[in-house]
Amino acid sequence: MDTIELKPPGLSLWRHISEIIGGEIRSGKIKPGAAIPSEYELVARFDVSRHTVRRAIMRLREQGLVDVVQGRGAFVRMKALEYTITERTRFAKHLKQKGVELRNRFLAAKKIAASVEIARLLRLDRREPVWRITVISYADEVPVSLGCVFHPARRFPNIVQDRETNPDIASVYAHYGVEDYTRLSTWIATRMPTEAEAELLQIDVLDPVIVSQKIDVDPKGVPIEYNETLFSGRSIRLHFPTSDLAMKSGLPDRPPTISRSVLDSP
Amino acid sequence: MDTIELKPPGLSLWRHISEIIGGEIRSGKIKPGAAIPSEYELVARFDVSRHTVRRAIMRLREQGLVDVVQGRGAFVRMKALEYTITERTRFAKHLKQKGVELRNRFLAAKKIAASVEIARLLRLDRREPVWRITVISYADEVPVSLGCVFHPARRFPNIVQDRETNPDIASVYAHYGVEDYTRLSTWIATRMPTEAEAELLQIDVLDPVIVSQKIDVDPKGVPIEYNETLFSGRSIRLHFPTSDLAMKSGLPDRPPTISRSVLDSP
DNA sequence: GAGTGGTCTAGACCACCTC
DNA sequence: AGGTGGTCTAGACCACTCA
Repeated sequence: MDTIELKPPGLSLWRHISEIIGGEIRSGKIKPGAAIPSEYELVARFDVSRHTVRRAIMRLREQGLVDVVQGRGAFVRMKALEYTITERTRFAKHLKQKGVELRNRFLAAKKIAASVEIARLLRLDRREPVWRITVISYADEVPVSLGCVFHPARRFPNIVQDRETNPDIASVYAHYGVEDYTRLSTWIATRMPTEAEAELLQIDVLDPVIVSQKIDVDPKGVPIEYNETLFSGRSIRLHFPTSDLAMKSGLPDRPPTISRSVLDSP
Repeated sequence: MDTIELKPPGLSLWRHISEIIGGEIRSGKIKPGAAIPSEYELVARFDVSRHTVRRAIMRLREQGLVDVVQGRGAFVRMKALEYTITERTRFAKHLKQKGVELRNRFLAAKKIAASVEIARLLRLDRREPVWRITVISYADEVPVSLGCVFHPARRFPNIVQDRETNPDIASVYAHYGVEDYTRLSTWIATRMPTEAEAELLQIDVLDPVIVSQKIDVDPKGVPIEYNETLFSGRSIRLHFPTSDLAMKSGLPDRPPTISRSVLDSP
């Protein structure tokens, strides 16, 4: 009712409203966890139709500023507890120190015939058997990743049970005579989750996820695992230290904060 | 008018419509680059209001299936030419072989006083001068990254002009007596772009971007550069090879394709 | 039951692109 | 000029949450 007259020309109403509320969130006028005004209140305040208000709120969702819950309201998103993921074992140890428990759950495990793609990555023949395990992992009951692991099934016939009972992968491999293993390569991309993925990760379909694809090989360079994992983008950071140097020189105590825009002034 | 009766109960109309059109896109019935039916045609076909059709199209946008252009229509997104980025120099060389030209453009360069954050990362004192350069880079006129680079200004007084005239960073550093430099650490995250960023990268505001933050150090471990770069998420893949091993063992000829969902059956 | 967001309609006018 | 998407209104009913 008040601010609307100051609307810059050329800016649509819903954008303007979204920027006003967004501003109130960023300035801390509406605090994390608190509800923004209800749709009807905003209709009254700005004297616009409900559709316009809803469009504005949709933008706030797109920007990751609010979470909307039917029947309750729209709430300012809590600052994500940000997990920085380095190497698996180190990650678990690091979290344990902070009192965070990491837990894996196998959603599915199936022996399938290698597709052209999987055969190429694991250097198998087409249609050779591979284990396909779908895993979701939680840190303190919060889902952090959802992935899918492939192992050559002839070489690792019981790896599903082995991994399920023994979280230490190195020792599982040792049991098969693989004394050591290393990362051959990692690819990182990003995309939007499907609705099923978003539900499992307990995120909004409008939240981006990180896709990590990696291949581990034995000391002879033979692939033993291909892994495609999704990380909840807003709460996870992947970290690639250049190890020996990081030891010598010392990493920053905390990872850099992510700026809201790389174009911002300071 | 036809398919609507088969709508699964509990699924909203717009979701249903979006899935039908999405299916036609994925099945190839509507080809990349082609327009989907206009809003009015869809209104007639499904016998719903235009608002409902628009909501369905919005979802297709969110999923990255279509690009919408005012006054023209909604078009099935072309398969993104995917760039895999490894190391800068290697990246440029690799692209050049493929006949792709990589070009950098400086959007801004300014000497500023280090913020607490930048001082921490570059191990400077607060308010020491640093150069802040905003860079956009193009591969064949297509924007691929947008970033912001910080250098200690006392140590590298003319680095802006140096870098602008000489694309080979190693030789620029050599000019300042830095014979070699290495990556101390890299952090990877993802978020949604701001509208300004989306415009510069020529992407939709609904397309996620990869945020890469890295610190380079000289042989003594002293930071010489902090870099925060955004990559257009849908067309860029970052690659972290475990170098020596990759040489010995041989990487796959192509990076793994990214599955549409990690939950998909095969 | 009161209050919240989710879906859907029917219509209007505007901005932009193409011919 | 005619077709496309973009914005906005005024209303209706439904689904969910919480006291």
